[in-house]
Amino acid sequence: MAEGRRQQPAAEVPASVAAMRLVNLSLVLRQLRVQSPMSRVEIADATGLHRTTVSNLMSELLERRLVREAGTEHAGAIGRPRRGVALHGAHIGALGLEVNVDYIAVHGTDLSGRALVERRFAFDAVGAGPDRTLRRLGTATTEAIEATRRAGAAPVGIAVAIPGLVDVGRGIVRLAPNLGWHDVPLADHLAAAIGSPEIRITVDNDANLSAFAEYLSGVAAGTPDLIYLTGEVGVGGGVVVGGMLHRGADGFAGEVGHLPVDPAGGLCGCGRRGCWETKVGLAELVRLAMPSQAYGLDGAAVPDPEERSAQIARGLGEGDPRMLRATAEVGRWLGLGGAIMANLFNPRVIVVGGYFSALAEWLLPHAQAELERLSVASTDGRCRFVASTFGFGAASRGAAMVVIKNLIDDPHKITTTP
Amino acid sequence: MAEGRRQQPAAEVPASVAAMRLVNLSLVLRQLRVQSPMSRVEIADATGLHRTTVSNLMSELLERRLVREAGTEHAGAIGRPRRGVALHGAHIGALGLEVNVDYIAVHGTDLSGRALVERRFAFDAVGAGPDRTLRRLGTATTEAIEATRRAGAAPVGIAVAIPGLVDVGRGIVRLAPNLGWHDVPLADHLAAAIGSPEIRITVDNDANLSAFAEYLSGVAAGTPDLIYLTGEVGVGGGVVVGGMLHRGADGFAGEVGHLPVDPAGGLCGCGRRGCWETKVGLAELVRLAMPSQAYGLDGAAVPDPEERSAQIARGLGEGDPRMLRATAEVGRWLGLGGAIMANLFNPRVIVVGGYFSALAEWLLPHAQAELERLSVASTDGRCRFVASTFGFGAASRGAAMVVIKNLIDDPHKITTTP
DNA sequence: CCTCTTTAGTTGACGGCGACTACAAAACAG
DNA sequence: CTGTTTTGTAGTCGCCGTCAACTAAAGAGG
Repeated sequence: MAEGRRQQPAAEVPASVAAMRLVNLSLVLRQLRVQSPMSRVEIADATGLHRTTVSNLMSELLERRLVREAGTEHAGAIGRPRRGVALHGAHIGALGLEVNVDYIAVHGTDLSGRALVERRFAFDAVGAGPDRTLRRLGTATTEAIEATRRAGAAPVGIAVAIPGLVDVGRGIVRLAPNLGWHDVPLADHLAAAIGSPEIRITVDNDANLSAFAEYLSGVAAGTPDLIYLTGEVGVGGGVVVGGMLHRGADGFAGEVGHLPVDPAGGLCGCGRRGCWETKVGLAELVRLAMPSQAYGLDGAAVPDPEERSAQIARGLGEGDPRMLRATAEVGRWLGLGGAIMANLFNPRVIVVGGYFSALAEWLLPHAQAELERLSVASTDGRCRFVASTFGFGAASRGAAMVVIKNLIDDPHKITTTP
Repeated sequence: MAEGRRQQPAAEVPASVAAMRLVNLSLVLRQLRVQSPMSRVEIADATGLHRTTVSNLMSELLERRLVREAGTEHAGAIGRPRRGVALHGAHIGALGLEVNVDYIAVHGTDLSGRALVERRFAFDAVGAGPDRTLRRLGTATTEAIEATRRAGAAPVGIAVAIPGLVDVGRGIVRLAPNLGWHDVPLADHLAAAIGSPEIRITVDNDANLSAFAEYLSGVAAGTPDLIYLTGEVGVGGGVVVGGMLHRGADGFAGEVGHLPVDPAGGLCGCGRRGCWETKVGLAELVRLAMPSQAYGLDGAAVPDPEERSAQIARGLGEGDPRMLRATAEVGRWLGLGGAIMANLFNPRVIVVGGYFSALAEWLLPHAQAELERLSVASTDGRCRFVASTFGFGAASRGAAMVVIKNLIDDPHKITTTP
C-alpha cells in the first residue's frame, strides 16, 4: 500500500551481463567490509544472493587475492563447520593525504583497511605558498608510495583532503581561503610529481572525506544520513545522504562556515556579517574564553588548534567560570547551526570533529539543547550531536577510506595482479 | 586520473538476470519520457544499449502497450526512414491529490503524462477537521478513479500531497500544523475509502512532490540538483539531489519554514523566534505591504493566498511605494534563506512556487542579489532563483508525476494487462 | 527501370551469468 | 558406525545482452 522510502536508484547506465557480475562482486566485498570474517552461507543470507553464486564469486575473489580464507570456525552447532572468508587485498594500497594550514598528514592502508603508513609533518602551508606546498606534498606522497610498496602493497589510488572548495571532477582546488589557494590544479601537479599514471588521484573537501570516514567506520558507522562538522582553523561541513556523499551541483555543498546565522552579528573575515564561523570558530571561543593578553596581541591567526583546544580543556576541567560561559555560548550557536542543518537535511546524527570533539564534553550539552529547541522534527530527539573519535586528522583517514570505497564499489578498477 | 562526481550508486540489492531486464526496460522508458517520439536506433545511441537489445525490449513494451508506434518520420536523409515510438500507456492511470488549507486538488494522467482529470474543490480543511476532510478526500478520490476509468485508464497508483511532516513509509501524516493534523493514518483511511487494494497509495510532503514536478517537467526540467520553495499559508521546501528526492532519515528534510534566521527576530506561531516563515511568509508581506485596516482586524489567518497575492501584484503594478519596499524587504530575506540552502546543498536552481512565483517579478531580483552576496560558491552566479510556471497546485501535478516515475523506475509493478 | 549505397530494424547463434537440483564434505548425536 | 544437519560445490537450465548476418526501405545515379 504505502511506499517504502528506500527507492531503488534508477541507473542511467545500461545493465549488461558483465555489469551484473561487477555489481555482485561489489556486493560481496561491501558485505565483507561491514563484517569479516563471514562464511559463504552467511554472506548469501546477508546479501540475498544464492549460495552457489556466492561460492562462484568467492572463487574469483580468492584468486584475485581480494579475499582470504580465515580458518574454519566452528560455531558449536551441529553440521559442517563454516569456513570464514575475510577482506584481504594486502597487495592493494590506498593513500589518503591531508593538506591543512599547519600540517600535512598521510594515511595509507591496504584494501582491508589495515594501516600501513601513518605520518604527520608540521608544515606551514600558508607561509610556504602553493608551489612549495605542492612540492612538499609531492615528496611526502612519493615517500608514502615507497613505504606502502615496502609493506607489500601496490598503491592504486590516492585521495587528497583540502580545506576548501574543490572541483572534484577535475581535481582542482577552486578556493581554499585558509591556505590562500585559488584555482590550484592539484591532481595534475601531484600526478606529475609521482609519475605513476596508473595511480588514480582524487581531490576532495576535507569535511566531505571526514564525513565519509564517520559513515564507513566511525562513531556513526552505518548511519546513512549524517552530517560531519569540523572545527579546525575554519569550520567545515560534510554531508552524507542515503549512504552517499552529497556534493551538490558543483561539489560545493556543505559550506557551513559562512552560513548567515545572525544578520546583526559581527564582521567576518570574508567581509560578510554574522557568518557561523564568527560564532563557533575557535578564534571566537578563544576570544570569549581567555583574557585578551593570553592570546597574543599581534592579531595573528590562532596558532595550533589542537594545542589551543587542549589548553582550554584544561581550564574547563578546573572549572574556570569564564571558559564555562564561553563554551556555553559557543555551544548554543553550534546548536543553532545544527538546527538549521537538521531542518534542511534531517540527518540521524551530527558528528563533530576537530576542536569541537576535543571540547565535546562542555559544548555538546548546550548544542543538543539548542538543537532540540529549534528543530522541527526532533520532538523526540531524533537527531543527536556526537563527538568524533578520530580527532584531528580524520580527513586523511577518510581519504584513504574513500579510495578503498571506490575500489570496492567498482572492483573492475582493481587491475593490479602482480 | 581524477574521479568524476557521478558515482555509480552502489546497490544493496543483488543483480539477477531478471533485474537486469527491468533496469533496461526502465532505462528505455525513462529515455522516452525525456523525449518522445524516438526511433529505436536513437534510443540505442542515447542509452548505450545495443540496437538489438532495444528492439527486443521494445517489442515487450509494445505488447504491454506502454509504448506505441508513432509513425514513420523521415528525416530527409538517405536510408531507411526511422519508425518513431512514443511513451503511451493510455490504459494506465496515475492520480495525484493535494489536501491544503482551503482546497483539495486532483490531477489524473496516463503513463505518458497526458492529463485525464483535473479538478479543484474549495474546501475548508481546518474548519472541517481531519475526519470530515478524509471523507471528502475519499469521495473526491473515488470520483477521480471513476473519471479516469471512463477515460480508458485503470488507476494503478495514487499520491497525496500534504503540507506537513509525513511518514512516507507508513503513509501517516505526522504533523500538519496548518491543517491542524497530528498522526493521521491517511494512506490506510484512503485505502479503506476507495476499496481497491491493487491501487498503491503514497503520501508525501507537498513541497517534496512539487520539487519533483519541477525536476521532471517544470522550469528546471532535468536539473538534478534543485530546491523548491512553496509560499502558501506556510513556507515549505523540497530538495532534489542528484535527481532523487532527498527525504532525510525520517522523511522530514526540507523543513524550511522554521529555520532560525534571526535570533533577534519576532515571535513565530510555533513559539520560537526569528523563524524564516516570519520573514518571508505571506502574512509578513501583507503586514508590511498593506495598511493595517486593509487586512482585517480580526487577526484571522490570511484568507486566500492566491487572491491575496493577486491583490498585491496589482498594487505593485501601479507602483505603490509601500508595497515595493515590502517586497524588497521580503525578497532580501528570501535571498538570505536561499543563501543558507545554497551553501548547504549547492543546487543549480531554486524554484519558487505559490505566492513567491506570483510576485516573482518583484521579489526575485532582491532575492537573487542577496543570494549572491551571501553564498560562498556563487562567485559567478551558479545558483539562480527561478519562478515556477505551475503556479498554485503544482503539488497535485507533482504527485501524479511521482506515481508515474515509480512505475517507470520499476516496470515490474505495472501488472495491469486488461 | 535498375542497381548501388545507406540507414533501420530483425533473426538466429553464442557466451556469460545467476538459479536450481543433486551431491560431496565435515561435523555431531546416539 | 549410522543417521542428521549444515556447508560448500558441480552440472544443468533458462534468460539476457551481444554479435554477425540478413532483410527492409528509402535515395542516388546511371
